[in-house]
Amino acid sequence: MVIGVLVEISNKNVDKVFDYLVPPELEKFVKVGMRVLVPFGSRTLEGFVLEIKKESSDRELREVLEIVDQEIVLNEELLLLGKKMQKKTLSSLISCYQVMLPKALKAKKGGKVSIRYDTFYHLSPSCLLSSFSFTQPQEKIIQLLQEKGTVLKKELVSISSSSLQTLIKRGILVEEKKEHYRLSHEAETEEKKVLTEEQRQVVEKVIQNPPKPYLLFGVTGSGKTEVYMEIIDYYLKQGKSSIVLVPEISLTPQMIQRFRKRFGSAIATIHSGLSDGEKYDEWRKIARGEVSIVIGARSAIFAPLSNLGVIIVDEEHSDSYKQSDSNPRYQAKEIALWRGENHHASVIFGSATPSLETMARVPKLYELLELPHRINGKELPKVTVVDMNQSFKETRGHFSKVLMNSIVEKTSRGEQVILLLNRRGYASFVTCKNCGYTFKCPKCDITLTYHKTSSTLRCHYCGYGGKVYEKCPACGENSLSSLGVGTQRIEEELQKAIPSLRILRMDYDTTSKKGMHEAMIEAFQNHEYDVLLGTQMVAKGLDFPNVTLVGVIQADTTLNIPDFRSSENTFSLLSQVSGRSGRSHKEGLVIIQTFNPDHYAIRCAQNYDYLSFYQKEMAIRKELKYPPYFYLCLIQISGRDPSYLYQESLKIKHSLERNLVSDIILGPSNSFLFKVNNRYRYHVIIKYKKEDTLYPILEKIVSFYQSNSRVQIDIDFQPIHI
DNA sequence: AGCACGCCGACT
DNA sequence: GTCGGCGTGCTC
Repeated sequence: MVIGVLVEISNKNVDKVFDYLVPPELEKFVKVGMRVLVPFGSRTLEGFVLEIKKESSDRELREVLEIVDQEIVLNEELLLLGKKMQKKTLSSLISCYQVMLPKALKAKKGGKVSIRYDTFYHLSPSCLLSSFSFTQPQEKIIQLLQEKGTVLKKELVSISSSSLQTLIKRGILVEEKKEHYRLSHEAETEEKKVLTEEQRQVVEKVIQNPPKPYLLFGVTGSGKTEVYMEIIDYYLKQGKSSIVLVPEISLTPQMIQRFRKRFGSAIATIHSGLSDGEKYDEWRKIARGEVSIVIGARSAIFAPLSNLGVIIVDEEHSDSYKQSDSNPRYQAKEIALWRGENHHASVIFGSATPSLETMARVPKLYELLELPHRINGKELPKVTVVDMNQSFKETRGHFSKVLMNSIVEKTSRGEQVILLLNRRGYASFVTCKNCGYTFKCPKCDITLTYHKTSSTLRCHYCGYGGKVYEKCPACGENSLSSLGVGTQRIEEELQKAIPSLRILRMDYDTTSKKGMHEAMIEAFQNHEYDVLLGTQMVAKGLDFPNVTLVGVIQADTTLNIPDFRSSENTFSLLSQVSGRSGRSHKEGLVIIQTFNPDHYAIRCAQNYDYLSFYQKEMAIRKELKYPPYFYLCLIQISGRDPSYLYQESLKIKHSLERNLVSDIILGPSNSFLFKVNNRYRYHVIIKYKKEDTLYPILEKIVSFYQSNSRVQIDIDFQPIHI
């Protein structure tokens, strides 16, 4: 028997099927989609079996050394999905398969994650107890087993293992091992809320229509989750399974708990908070068909469920659905549509602020479902925009009078406050007031951020760190000062103004320890704090009924990021965070501080006017030839020699221009992160409408450079940031 | 990717 | 004379 194997190495040169001979004694175990251990050159590697052939080949084949799996890792659907991904992303096929799997199941020599077992004992049914005599401890064991039938090893702590062993040896006791999942949950009580008329109509539509993609456009607090659960429940009763994608950040215990209460043990979860072993166990539950609902972040779209009824992508505007840091740079929403077709399942994209790309596909490709009202019957909280140009003249700090007064007022009534401070591009940095010099990382060329606690400057990318200088290295003046505001500074300022205030700071620094995030959410929920101050992570998905004020310290920071989506992201963030206020019976208030009070992203967010924002932004996108009017393709050219890279980037640009006459080619430009880890990056950007002419030339470029070790080419279709 | 093979510079 | 630099090419 001959099999075709794709080995674990992610490199275009070896990203193809290699043939191996299967020794006769292994033939009956090997199946397509399993991992095998094979000799490869002078090394031994793992790989996936992609084909089984009767016999083949003129050449002499080497033999498979070992079959790694007992069960199939990549089922037929995933195998096909991987091939489609590789075509669409121009990544290596092996990387497409690896990204689908938990670490424990990736093809990788030595990456062992064990299965946990429970050991338990019962009496051998065929033995006559009366024909033996026993010691006292042995009697005790037998008595226990006669009462209980089977007993877990863990429960026998007080019993000596030697007497157990004797009984086993004599054939009186039988030891058995059973797999034990690291995460297991008792089925919880059914908790079902009565749907509003609006919600009910949405549910009806989805379950009565033939399967198709939808956009569920529902304001914050309109009860989208309840609608999801009702639809999932419907399919569950039909014997069909569901996938729910959520952004990593909103995969809070709060959210998972809600699903557990409704669906109990029918759920598996996949997110970064799990250990490798836990992920492995969750995956196995799914593959074995022991669960029907999978909730997870991006990669959960590959959950090997069969018979899908519905795929839900909650907060579809979130950029976390795009894998942008490494190959394959795939969009989980696109995969959701593919899988939806494979299974004849509906796909629901849900959001209060749909991405322009998604909205633009309504009604042609997606049917629109709407939830325009909050379930608590309340209006959305009133949003006040504070002009910080004015405020700054009155009070020099980062808090306007309006915001400060409201914090006092709300907290003195025993209500809680969420304060949002955008972090991106806004971390503290040290600058010279004389010459404008700022400290940058010598390896990454990005501004170093100032850490007050250790009095150091650090690079957020590579971790480079150094002491703060007294004098400016450029002009020698003693005029260095730290600018920009981090959450820590805001916390100090607020604490100083209101000493009695109990402030909980939640940002990257304070939540990096495992479990901290959850602990903080719980502490805030229990009203151990008055104010929750944090970065974007406080803006999404959290549900605190006692929060009646949301304050945005400086709404401009996201607005000023040099990215064509900055308005959209600002509008979306402001809308999301506003939705955190006034979620129960108490009236909510939102205060947005900004230096650009008349910007349409802020005005529209203030009025909860998605449609106006959409129209305004679409006009701009059309004018500037951005998505959704044009597709984008980002070619990143990276390596160690900047002048050589620039030269090659120009060549690429010219070759694209020659081949793609109707498309727009931009660049080459320095990447936003031009220098990272002593590697330089250039960008060439293609704005295109049709992909059929694009792929052949891109494939040509990729294969031309795969043998050139001085240049690395990475391609990102529909990039999130450019 | 990694490892072997291969052909030119400074060292016990 | 040899050790070792990393350029090129192959891996069923």
